[in-house]
Amino acid sequence: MKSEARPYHHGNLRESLVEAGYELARAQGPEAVVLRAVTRAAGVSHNAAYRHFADHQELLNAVADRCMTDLADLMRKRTKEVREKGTQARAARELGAVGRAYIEFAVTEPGLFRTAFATREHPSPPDEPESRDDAELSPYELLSARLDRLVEVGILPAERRPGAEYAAWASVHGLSMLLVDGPLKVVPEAERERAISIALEVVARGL
Amino acid sequence: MKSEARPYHHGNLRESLVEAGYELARAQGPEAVVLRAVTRAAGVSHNAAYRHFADHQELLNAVADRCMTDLADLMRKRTKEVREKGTQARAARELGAVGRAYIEFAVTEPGLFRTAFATREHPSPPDEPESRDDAELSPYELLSARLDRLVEVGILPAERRPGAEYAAWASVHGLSMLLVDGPLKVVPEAERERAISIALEVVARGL
DNA sequence: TGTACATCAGTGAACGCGCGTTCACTGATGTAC
DNA sequence: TGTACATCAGTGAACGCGCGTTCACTGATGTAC
Repeated sequence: MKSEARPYHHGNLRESLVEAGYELARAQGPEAVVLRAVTRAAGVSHNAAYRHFADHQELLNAVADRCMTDLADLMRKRTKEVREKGTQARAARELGAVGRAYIEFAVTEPGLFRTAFATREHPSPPDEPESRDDAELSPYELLSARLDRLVEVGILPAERRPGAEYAAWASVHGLSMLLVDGPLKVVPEAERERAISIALEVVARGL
Repeated sequence: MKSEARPYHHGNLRESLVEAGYELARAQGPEAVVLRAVTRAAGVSHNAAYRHFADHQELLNAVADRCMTDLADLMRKRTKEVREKGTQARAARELGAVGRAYIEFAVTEPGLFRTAFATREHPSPPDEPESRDDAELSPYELLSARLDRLVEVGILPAERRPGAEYAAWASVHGLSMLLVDGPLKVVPEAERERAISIALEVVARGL
């Protein structure tokens, strides 16, 4: 084992800080990922953070990245859980699973969700998907992959494929926002479920 | 005229404060609607605000209300601009106009848009639409009205009407968020336009 | 193996800042007689 | 019309707070000879 329990000099502070920030984000959203609070939670003096991050923004970005990865992980997990033999039906279900996972994440982990999409000071351009390992794909790329699959199995006409992710993504993201932060936050659970089902259904039909 | 130019005792400070907050929101988003900044902009000492608002949150809510009204106004305006004789085609166009206006507002006035949806401390429950004047309808209610119209003219089967606003709203709101704050902010203009067209088209077809 | 020294990780005190809010006040306006 | 007084709107100084960041430091670790 490389890093034992607290190898002194604290070990891997960087990771501990991200972890601490992540927990703050989970509990209270991105605004709570405050440099001093993070270092406090990690049991370290506040300037120690500057040994690992240029400034507060860089720390926040690292936490946001982790949240985004979490979201992608849930999407992958839910996709793999799909049980369905028929090729076409399976592809359709997988797209639904991806969308549902997105919303599930937003609803069950609103703090992480909001942090994942917290405004970045210097947003990195959306990376061009060069044949990468599935485990590295972003939420957006996972969605794209499901849509590609829909074309492969012949459910989605190829000429309707371009731009389809915009429609799907917008719908799912919008629903999440309305549920987490917006007006749908205060409506009863049953109604929320209905909203989710209907919105997903409409998008599926629309594609 | 009731209130002349600066009736001394400053006149209607409340309105001036909301106006000042509105301008700050327009330029820099809801975070900029800070009590001291608002009073400063209104040319008044900061505690003067407490004569008109219980606290900062109440002031922010007032500004947010105004932003929301602005959005509704644009939606109404764009709806009225629709030129189309055919009853059905017109109803369809009007729904599109409502959606496009929403996105237009988000893109051209991101600060106001974000402020309109800024988290409220005590969100008022979505009001039940009792026969109210059109000029008072909220964005959500305007959307609902367009969908009702779709049923009236026979484009949308009545059994698909319930919950349809969730699908439409989510799509349009999500697209706005992605364009304003999210990953679509950094993609080229042409691509953004494509995303808008496709998403609206898919929702229309899905309904 | 032992010593000298550079490097690296974390400390503690201090900075200046803008915030929301409270306090005791002042000056203008409106009302009663 | 004139005076006394209550009410209302805005002032100015002060509060305590937590923030991000900088500074000069200390103590542990790694490397050369």
